[in-house]
Amino acid sequence: MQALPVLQPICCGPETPPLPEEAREELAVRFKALADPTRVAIVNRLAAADEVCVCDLNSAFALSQPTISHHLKILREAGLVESSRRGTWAYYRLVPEAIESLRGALGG
Amino acid sequence: MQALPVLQPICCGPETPPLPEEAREELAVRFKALADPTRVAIVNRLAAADEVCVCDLNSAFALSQPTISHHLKILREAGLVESSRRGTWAYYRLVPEAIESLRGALGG
DNA sequence: GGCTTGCATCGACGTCGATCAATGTATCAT
DNA sequence: ATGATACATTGATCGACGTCGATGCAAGCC
Repeated sequence: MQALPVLQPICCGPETPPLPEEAREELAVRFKALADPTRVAIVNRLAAADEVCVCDLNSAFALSQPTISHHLKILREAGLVESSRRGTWAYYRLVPEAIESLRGALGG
Repeated sequence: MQALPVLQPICCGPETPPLPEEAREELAVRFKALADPTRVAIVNRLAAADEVCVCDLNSAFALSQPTISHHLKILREAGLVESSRRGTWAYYRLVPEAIESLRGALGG
């Protein structure tokens, strides 16, 4: 995905072409992934370390393990994080390009 | 509001202080305001012009007038846009600082 | 083999959100 | 005043979302 010019489009004529339907959905999905306090906190934790074990997240939040797993799935499907299993444990990390894409959409 | 360091916090020690509950809520509310395709498109239109009349938005989307008004209310309460009435018409514009705050939270 | 641990998935429940028709409230024109 | 226009608010409907307990499924240990 490319960074989409939601704000500060290159040109500001009186009849700017409307944002295509597909682009609206795409951006909404990603913003929606950050539209929950728990997921914001998870992303914050992931930003503070290169990799975080799910077990750490489970103990860091006062939520059930399935709930954390649910939030991670949403972040995964939005492309904001990715995971890899090593042995019994699963490790999650941010996808910097996805974050950068959102940043770019907010006025690059 | 200050830009909150969700990503790339200044320091990345093994025990980074968790994002305070209040900050999570604050950010989630603002991201939630962008978590809908219609609102993304509205913000995009507002970014393309200094001011936009509600009547323009009503005719630009295939949605009822109350629905547009609803979306504008959500954006207003999130602090992303502000409005002013001149005569019969209401004009909406972006609040650049709010957008910048989100941008900052995504890795300033 | 059995047993435990770490994580994902499923099913259910309550709440929230998007949408519309109907109504309310100004403002302007006649 | 009467009517028309522009926008906001209300009430209702229906689907989406956050949460949990229960279950499934691997991997590691006895």
